[in-house]
Amino acid sequence: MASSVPAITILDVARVAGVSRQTVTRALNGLPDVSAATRERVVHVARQLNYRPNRAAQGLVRGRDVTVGLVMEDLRNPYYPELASALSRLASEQGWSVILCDIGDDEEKARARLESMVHRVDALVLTGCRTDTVGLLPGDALRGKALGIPIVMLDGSPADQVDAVVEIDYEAGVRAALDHLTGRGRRRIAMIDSSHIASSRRESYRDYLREHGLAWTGRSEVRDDETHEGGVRAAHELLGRYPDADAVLVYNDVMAIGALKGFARAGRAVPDDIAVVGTDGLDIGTLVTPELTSLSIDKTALAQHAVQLVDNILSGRAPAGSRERRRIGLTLVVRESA
Amino acid sequence: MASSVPAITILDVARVAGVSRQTVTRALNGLPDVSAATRERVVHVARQLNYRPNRAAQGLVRGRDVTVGLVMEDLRNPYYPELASALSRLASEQGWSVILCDIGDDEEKARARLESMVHRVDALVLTGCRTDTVGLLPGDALRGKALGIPIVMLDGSPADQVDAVVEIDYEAGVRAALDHLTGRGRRRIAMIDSSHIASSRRESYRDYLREHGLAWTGRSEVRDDETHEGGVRAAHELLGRYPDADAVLVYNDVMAIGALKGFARAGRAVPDDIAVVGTDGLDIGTLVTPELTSLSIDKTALAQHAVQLVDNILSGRAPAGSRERRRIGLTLVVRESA
DNA sequence: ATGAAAGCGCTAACAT
DNA sequence: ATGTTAGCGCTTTCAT
Repeated sequence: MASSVPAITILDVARVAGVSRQTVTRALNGLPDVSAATRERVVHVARQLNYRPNRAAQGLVRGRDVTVGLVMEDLRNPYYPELASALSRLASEQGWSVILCDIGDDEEKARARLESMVHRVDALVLTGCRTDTVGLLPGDALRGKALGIPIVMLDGSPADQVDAVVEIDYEAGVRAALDHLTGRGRRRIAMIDSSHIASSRRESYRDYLREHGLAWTGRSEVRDDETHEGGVRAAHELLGRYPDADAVLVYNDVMAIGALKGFARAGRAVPDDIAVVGTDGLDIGTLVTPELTSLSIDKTALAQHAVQLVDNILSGRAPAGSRERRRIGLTLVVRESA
Repeated sequence: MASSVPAITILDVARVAGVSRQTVTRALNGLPDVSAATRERVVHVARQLNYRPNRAAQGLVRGRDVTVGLVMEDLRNPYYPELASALSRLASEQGWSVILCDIGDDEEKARARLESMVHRVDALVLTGCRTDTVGLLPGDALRGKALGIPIVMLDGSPADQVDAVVEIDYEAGVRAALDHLTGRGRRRIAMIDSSHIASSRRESYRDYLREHGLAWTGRSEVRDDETHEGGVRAAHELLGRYPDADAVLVYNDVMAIGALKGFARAGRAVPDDIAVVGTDGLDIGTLVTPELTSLSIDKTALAQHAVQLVDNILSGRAPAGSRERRRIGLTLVVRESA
């Protein structure tokens, strides 16, 4: 934040200490060629004045550094920490740093947060954008206006107005999950989906059932919020609508864990009565009982793509307007719930 | 990261576009007083050259902004995202931004990450430092050397060599938890503790039992890693050592959820056979069945203190060397497990 | 051991 | 509508 009162600068310290500013630099940075006495006096004055070196000025001299902003809806949703952790680690290996932007669900606050973050970063990584996050960005951040900063979207679609996307290939993953279920004798497979997002997973699910001659009715699918509570509700609704379902594929792990709870409360045993497969492969899937079988997204791979895409754009390796796309697949992690 | 090849600057764009650098600024920043034709040409050249404005230079002109670094051991441990989310939101309200530093368990990497982060931030917030994180910081970051940057430690002790700490008052919390358990008729109360950290919680637990004439033996206490697996193991060990325990107070929620799993596997019903109280009050406590009763830390309050402490130091409001201390208490959140 | 001068890349103020 | 001059706060030569 720009401060109102002019801050103490190195010149103030120099003046008060009665030395030149280079001497202050030397004293404060532990460089040679300062007498012990002078150094001590300078340090004392600097502390006295509460001097704080201006990072921007230091950075200007030192040379460029890269900072990327990670934008997500709510870090408390357990998907994001896993991604943020991976991104933070990979970024640090490039010498980059990552600024967090937890936009939350209040649109005005989200706009304000994005606005203030945009001019502190060299690129943006967007993830989990159910609301139109791109639309919340200040106008001048977008490529359209003039320059804008590079924006990479994870789990995005090529249609998104950003500079690069990583798409997640649910199709093959859904098939693997359903193969697994049918391989274990499940035939009446339901799906719990998000009520907010038009997921391609549903299409893949329907296609698979049709191709394999498995039962599908409108009552095979239940939709609710992509939250734990949504999952609990969906499980109950499913039990009412499709009582003899013997398996269910769930939109994400958070909902799936909710479903686990819903089934437990209804006295249904998982996986004996009904098998549950989540999506995302979150660590928390191992905390619950039974442990959650899940279609796992490799967050490190996702973060790796994000870093590479940003790097390609910043370095100019990606031709301007190339809108590079990457795809990553899912891996079925079989634990206990299916 | 300092780049090796000199980057494109505004002067390069100006030269190629055949205008002054001021015109480039105007064209690129959407300022008035540029002809449409010139603007278009400048934007074109800038894109062609892959020009990226230098943030440090922009920041130098604009004035000071505050960035704090949040240092933690592993963002995938569910305690940290809750704190990081709160800190990120509160910081943004001050116009500050937060850089993540997920140090991990490799000491060398941790040092490198901290080293590269330190000169990008105005202050450090340390949390959950089981290893001596302060010791991993580059020498010149510490107050001792010369200036150093302000360091605030959360859940720290006044003995830590940092500029300010927020202490967590477990004493009263532990008593509240034990009051709750005894109020529900529990008499044989065990404790699952961390094997790595000397926690004051254990003392409070022992004191309470003694004061209330409740049974305590060496076998009432089990220690293990502060992880989910540690909790699972601890539960089993406890069952062997103290088979008729009817309640257990656990070091943190991650372990407590592990204990829930351990008890479930051993066929013990929670809370009927044994009540479980965790510590931290994490959101994930609501995901498991039964939902976890827990001594909750108010992460927003914690983050609020962090912001205030940093602010006090940066603004000079806190006298130099004042080593300000804050304390926050715990609240028992009663859910299903006890 | 210390100081003076130059310059990092940008924007704001003042010309023209 | 465009260019010129200054200056943000710091570090890095280069003097002395």
